[in-house]
Amino acid sequence: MTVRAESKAQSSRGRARRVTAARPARAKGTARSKISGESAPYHHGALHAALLEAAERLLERDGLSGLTLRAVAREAGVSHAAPTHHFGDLTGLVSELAAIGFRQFNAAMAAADFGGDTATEKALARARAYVAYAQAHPGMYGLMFRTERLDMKRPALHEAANAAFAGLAGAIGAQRHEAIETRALSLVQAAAIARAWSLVHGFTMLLLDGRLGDILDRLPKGTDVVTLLDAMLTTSVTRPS
Amino acid sequence: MTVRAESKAQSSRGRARRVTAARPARAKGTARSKISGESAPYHHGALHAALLEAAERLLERDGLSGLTLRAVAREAGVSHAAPTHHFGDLTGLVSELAAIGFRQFNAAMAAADFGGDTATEKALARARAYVAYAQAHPGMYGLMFRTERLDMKRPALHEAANAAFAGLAGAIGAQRHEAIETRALSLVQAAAIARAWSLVHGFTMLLLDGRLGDILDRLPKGTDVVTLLDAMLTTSVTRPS
DNA sequence: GCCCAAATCTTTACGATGTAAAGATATCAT
DNA sequence: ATGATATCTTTACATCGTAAAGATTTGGGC
Repeated sequence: MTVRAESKAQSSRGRARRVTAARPARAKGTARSKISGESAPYHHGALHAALLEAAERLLERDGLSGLTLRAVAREAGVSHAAPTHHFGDLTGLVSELAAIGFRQFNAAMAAADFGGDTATEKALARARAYVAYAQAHPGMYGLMFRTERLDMKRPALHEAANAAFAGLAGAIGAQRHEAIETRALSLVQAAAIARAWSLVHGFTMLLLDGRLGDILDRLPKGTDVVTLLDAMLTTSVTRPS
Repeated sequence: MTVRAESKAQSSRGRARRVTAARPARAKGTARSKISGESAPYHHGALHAALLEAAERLLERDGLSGLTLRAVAREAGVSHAAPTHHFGDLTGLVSELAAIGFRQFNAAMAAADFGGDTATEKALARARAYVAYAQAHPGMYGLMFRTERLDMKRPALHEAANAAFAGLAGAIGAQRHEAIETRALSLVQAAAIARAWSLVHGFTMLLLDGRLGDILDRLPKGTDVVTLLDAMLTTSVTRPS
């Protein structure tokens, strides 16, 4: 295992100009896979998955601007062009990563479905889980709704995002005590879905963008985000006049 | 006026290597200011404003990824490093542009305040104006809430964004028949602000990201976005059970 | 076991970008 | 008028995405 440096040295023949720059010998093994003892089948074996893990790590550590093809390759310890072969281009990698995000999100929401007794409590539990996922994976959540960087035609992403939408629609239907067929919607149903989604997505985006800080700072000291979320969702909505 | 090419030729002395590339003579005057007859004080005179106009044009035409320092310089017909002097770096230009967006937005919202008779109608009118601004200036709206690309410490941006928030809080206060002092908020007040903002911001973001298309397509053919918005805001909110 | 085709990974190369630094030019206070 | 300053251009460099070609490993057919 790790016959890496050798094959490296061997392959370096031919045009040996421009060596003045003296590269740092290609810092290797910076982030070897956790299972470093698994006989490392070479060709790295599972680069596809390793690149996606590296990408998620980078996204959450350095933000969206730190998520570059070359940085991902560095983090995974491969050449800068390796990701291209697995994802085509940056949009491909980013879309695949967003699909993973939607699957994580769907799993979190499914787990939250055992969250309350009454319909209202269930809805609250789902909303809390929604915001909690975004707070735990802000980079991922931001990516999932940054359409200009995604290729929604990718099957993995398309399916995962659709599953998320179906989960939302189903939850709204359950709360309204009616099955929602996703083919056709009444205006009232559509309004209910749009309201729930807009509320929790808008809250989340404002929170992640730091825009809710202005509000939280003006509340009785130390008021939690969840408290504000609960109050937003439970307080009587329309004109108290 | 337009002594440009001359001074250009004069200045080109000294190191005349690398001429093999044969640049296209620096396509000038591609986008001369509308007031081309105003004696063109040269030094371009009002580059700061011209760059911002070029930036807005580029943003709405080519999207956020097309908004680069060099593209803005090209669009304004100046050298690629000219914007640096006026805005420091890309974040500076983008932040200044977002400030303009907030001012446009604030103006649109102020105009909408004469929109209805009852408090509910006024709220609806404001929400419609909110979404309408975002639809008319999707690039700008996206920029205004893309915090990772903004420098919120810039006074122009900070003030314009704060004014927008103050407008929102004031509108909520008016609707609740109470003055909201922006210093301290009760949980109920904060919840009301967060609810209104989250609803309309979330709706707008989902709309701009194309996520609402799935819903609109399943509604009776040709249902308008405004119809969905109105239904979302007016239909009784909590559990119809 | 061996050999060739395909898949995987690396090198090299190119254009575009952000940004810094230095040079050139216009404006302005004095 | 002149010198300081603001404005704009040139030049340079590191980084990025991506394409193309080379090198290496894998896997199937014999």
